[in-house]
Amino acid sequence: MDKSYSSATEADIYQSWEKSGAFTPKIDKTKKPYSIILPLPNANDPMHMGHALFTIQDILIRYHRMLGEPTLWLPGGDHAGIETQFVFEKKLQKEGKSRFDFDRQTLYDMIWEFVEKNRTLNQFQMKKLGFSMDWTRYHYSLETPIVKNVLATFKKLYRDGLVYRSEKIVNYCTHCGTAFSNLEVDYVDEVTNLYYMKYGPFILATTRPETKFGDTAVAVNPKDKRYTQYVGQEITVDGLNGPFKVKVIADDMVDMEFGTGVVKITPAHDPNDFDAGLRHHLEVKKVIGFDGRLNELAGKYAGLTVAKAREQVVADMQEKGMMVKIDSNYQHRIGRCYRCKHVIEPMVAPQWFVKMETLAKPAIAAAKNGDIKFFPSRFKKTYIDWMENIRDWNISRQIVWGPRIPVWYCLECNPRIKINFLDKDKNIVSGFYGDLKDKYSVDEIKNGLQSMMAPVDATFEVEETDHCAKCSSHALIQETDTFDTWFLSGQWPLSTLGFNTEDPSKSSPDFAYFYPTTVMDTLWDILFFWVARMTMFGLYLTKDVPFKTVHLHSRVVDAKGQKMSKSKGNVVDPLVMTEKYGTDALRFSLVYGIAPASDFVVSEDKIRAHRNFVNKIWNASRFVLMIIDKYPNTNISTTINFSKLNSDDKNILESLNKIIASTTTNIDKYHFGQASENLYQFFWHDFCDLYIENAKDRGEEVVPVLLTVLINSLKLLHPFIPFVTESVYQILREKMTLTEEQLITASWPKEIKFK
RNA sequence: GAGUCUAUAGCUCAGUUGGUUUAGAGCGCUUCAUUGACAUUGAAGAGGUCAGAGGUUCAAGUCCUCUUAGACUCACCA
Repeated sequence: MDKSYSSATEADIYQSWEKSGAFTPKIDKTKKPYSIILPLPNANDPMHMGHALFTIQDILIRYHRMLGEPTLWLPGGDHAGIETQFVFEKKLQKEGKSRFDFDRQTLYDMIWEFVEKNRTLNQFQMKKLGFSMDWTRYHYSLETPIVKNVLATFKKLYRDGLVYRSEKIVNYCTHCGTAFSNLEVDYVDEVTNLYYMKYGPFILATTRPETKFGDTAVAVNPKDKRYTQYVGQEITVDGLNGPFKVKVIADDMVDMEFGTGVVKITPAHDPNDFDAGLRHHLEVKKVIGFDGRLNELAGKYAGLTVAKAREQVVADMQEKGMMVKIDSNYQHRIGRCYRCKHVIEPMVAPQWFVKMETLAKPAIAAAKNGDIKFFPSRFKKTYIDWMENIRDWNISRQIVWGPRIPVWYCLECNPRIKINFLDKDKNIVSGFYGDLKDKYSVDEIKNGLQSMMAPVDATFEVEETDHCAKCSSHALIQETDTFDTWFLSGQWPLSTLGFNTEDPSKSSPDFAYFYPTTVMDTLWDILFFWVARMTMFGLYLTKDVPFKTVHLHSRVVDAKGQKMSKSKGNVVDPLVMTEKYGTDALRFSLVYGIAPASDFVVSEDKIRAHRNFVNKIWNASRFVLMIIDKYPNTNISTTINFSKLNSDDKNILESLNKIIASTTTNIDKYHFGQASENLYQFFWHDFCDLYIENAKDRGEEVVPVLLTVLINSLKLLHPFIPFVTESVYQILREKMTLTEEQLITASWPKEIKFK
């Protein structure tokens, strides 16, 4: 044995585990299975500390495998819709291109290839960290059967009346070119101007003077005596494009204390105003286009971006004496795109929604009655609160990277469908089908198709056919909106285990055996995005929860307590750390002394300290082997003669029994921090510093106790630091008879009776 | 506006249902040791009125209330 432990053999050890079939459980109906579905990483993402924290799952998996349970850890990769398209578009930008240079199919194919290159890298990195996943059951979110099943779910939701298309106000990012759900908007406190402007007989305060062209009312509080006389009347306002008329409405939404107690109502570009518009039957007048520029209704401001238009409008109003004052220190919250950080523009657009109330009900009940348990338990409240206030989910995204919504429109029946496509000369053409049909063939449109938008009342079919049921036309076109990524990943436990939405009786044996899975371990930041959606889909489709326990783990932050991100440049790369200190050292650092679901810092110091621990294990083992070699005639075994134990032996065996018991309960209770600390203390101090030191003065009678403690320690440590423990175990096997071939499948230690 | 969490040695943090810990670890610091498992070592040590105040209890870092400081989540305030 070398003088110190080298991590160079890790890859070989991993291979021998994989080859032996240890990662692949056999379905055994006499035994209760243990299963974890891996929170599928973005297939395009190189590994970061978040992935390294899957160590927690590996600990659970290895522990339960050693308990003899059929144990499944199912890995996967996510196409990660907007995330990936965003990264790809950045790459295009560097090459001087944009998404508008390609038809959607070409763009899709390019992204597909881009992801394929990185997908294997991601798997390789998981193996590097020693994760004992069943690679024979690996799934990628865009595999045909998985997509097929997801589409079947959409159709079922539609048939059950839980999917609808509606023109509501949605969160639209003009930079990404798509709408988002409420969860994808980050609200940021910002200081902006609050403009007080003349508005007919009023003065009113607004942050958005440029949307004035879309105003269709002005509102006051019904209790506000200052303005009672105007309510119900039509007033004339001097606009920059000439005078216009709006109605004065009374609505409780208006805060009398704020500004002047008068609000302009722009239903097309503000969520509150949109709702007010519904209450008062106001016209929705869109003045901002999906390109983020004002349209023709803005008169001479048409074509300007929102920011530019605001500047110009304010300047012009000041010149004309319409601006009363500007409060430049107004703090409020602005919605920004979680991806690109541009300001989210509330827009009215037809989108696909899922009705959530029906789906949320059983998911709330499952949390309340304990069908799903939360660890730490405080997340139960967070989860239930969110579910109880849930709003309908916008599942449509105007991007190409992802499965298209399985809905077909007949162009002949719906001539007002707006289409954007590249003609055969690669020029962008856009307009209503009815206006373009004489110039372009349906095939030319389909081949160059970039996107389409059907009016909200368009007719459609949810089954693909080659002709329209009404008019028999073959001019059918599939919805270009794709699914929100979470619509797919929300069904991940079902898809990967082979659940069949169309005919549940045809689901695979894996599904029957491993569903519901045992634990879902993930970071709390996707509790709503993912965990909540999986629960709802699981219950909706199978009447059963997808997992019995939700374990939320900690988040790794940098030394300043900030979230690690590439843009901040504060990322500690787990792979660099494994190269430097070995995988075991990194893994141990990720669980040693951490509290559940709180931020924690992983410093290089900490990893170095645990590299020393790993080395300590190596050298203690080396010493034990030296002792064995010292007594060549001794029968090398772990059989202890209990009548000949001295007090040292009894003490260490008693400590061993204690650590076996505490490690077992600590893992059962998800107290990984405590478990690892105790193991560290036991091995280094109780075993090495005390027992081994004293054993140096004793004879060959120490051999059985030394071996017993060492082998049991290796087993207890194996889930945490699999490589060094397996490595030592294999060396021991060369010296003595050990019936269990590998530590990974060896049995979990039990109390040793010696009294 | 609603909710959640955190505050323990110089630094980073453990301390699970209140009582064998006179409060622990790693890193750092001080002194000494060590040519045979390991300097990626061993022994000894310095360092904390467990944010502050009050309360419950035979007993509180651990439970309750308030105060202070900080972090986060959710929510449509023009």
